[in-house]
Amino acid sequence: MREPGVKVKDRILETASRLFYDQGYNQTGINQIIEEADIARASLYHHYPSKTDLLLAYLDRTHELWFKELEAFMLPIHGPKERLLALFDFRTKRQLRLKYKGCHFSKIVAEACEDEGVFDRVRAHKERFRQYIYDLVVQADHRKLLDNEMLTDTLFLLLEGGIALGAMYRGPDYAEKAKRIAMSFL
Amino acid sequence: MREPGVKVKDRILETASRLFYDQGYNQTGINQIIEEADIARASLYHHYPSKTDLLLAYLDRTHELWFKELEAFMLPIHGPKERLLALFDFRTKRQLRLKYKGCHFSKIVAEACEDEGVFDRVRAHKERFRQYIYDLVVQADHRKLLDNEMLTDTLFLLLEGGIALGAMYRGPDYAEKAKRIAMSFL
DNA sequence: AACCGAACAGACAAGTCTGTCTAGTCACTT
DNA sequence: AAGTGACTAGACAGACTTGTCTGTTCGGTT
Repeated sequence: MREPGVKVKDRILETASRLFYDQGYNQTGINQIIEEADIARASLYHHYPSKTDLLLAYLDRTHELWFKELEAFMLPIHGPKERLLALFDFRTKRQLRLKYKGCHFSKIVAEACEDEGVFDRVRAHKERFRQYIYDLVVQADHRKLLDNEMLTDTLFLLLEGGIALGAMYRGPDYAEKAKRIAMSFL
Repeated sequence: MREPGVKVKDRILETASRLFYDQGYNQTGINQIIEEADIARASLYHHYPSKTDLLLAYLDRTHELWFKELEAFMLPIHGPKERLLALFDFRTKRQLRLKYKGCHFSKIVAEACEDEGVFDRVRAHKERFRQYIYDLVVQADHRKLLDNEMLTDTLFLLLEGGIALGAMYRGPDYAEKAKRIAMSFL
């Protein structure tokens, strides 16, 4: 194998990811993935035995890319307080690029997929994000209006609320408001 | 007409509403609605010319019931501050009953329905809820850590974030945390 | 030279989807 | 008595769904 099976398998996952997010998982058919990825039907089922497997791979890939993007975004920003505020910018910027369709993970949960593997991945993603916030909070010498745990949850809730409302209003307004609110007790 | 066409039409909408929320709009077929509502196919299309019409009726009905329920919940609670905190209890209690499947409106938006009528209704619902919060905030003599607009947005964001996270974790934890956080600057 | 994994094209199964249409029943109104 | 609106049952169209299966090609390894 010249390139070890990478190209086709990746093209499948990239195409599926784009369609799952833009159109929704249930509204995306195998046929459309095959056509847009320009691969053969059997190739898809060779790499991903079922549509559910493809969904789980989508969640894993999104999780990885998400944190990779976050790390890259955080690189030039120094200081825990600055970084906490940058979290809002990160998500706002990302949502602008994604046309305010909301969080990948909450979207999948909202589609009423009862697969336990899906929930596990969604929870793992959010839990890791909360931990990321917490680690910054303990480093920051904030105003101590709230203890570390509570400040973490406040920021977490503001971030998630801002994205959720952004998806409904199709705009950055509430994510930006959330940031201004966060600034006032950091 | 003995009962003016009410029974069948309502049974359709009730059944559709339950299924749309529990299973998702796209995963609910006309056939299932017909079967579970125990009505004839032509009756459904007589009252709702298309599935989209049924969806819009579902959103309207949910909006109405939502605020009716809220009013009933608020009836025994006096004082604006108490009522602001009761908003958290209202949504937590409701989500418990709904098995933490999240906000009806954000769920529909997450299913990638591009109909403008859907967005209009979602925004109208959320806007009215924010206004409801605002009206209580101006009455409350809060600690003025934040001005009225900002306090409104904070509570709004905490509420929406709590429900969104509740749907992903399938539990009341973050909605309850959101309430405790709200108490600290009311 | 034989084999194998990865890719291709495309037919096929068995079921689902929304929406239309026919045909007929019943209760109420004019 | 004729007509109307709400309802029933169920056939039908045409498209789409996921997944299987056959058969072929090609590059690389043993």
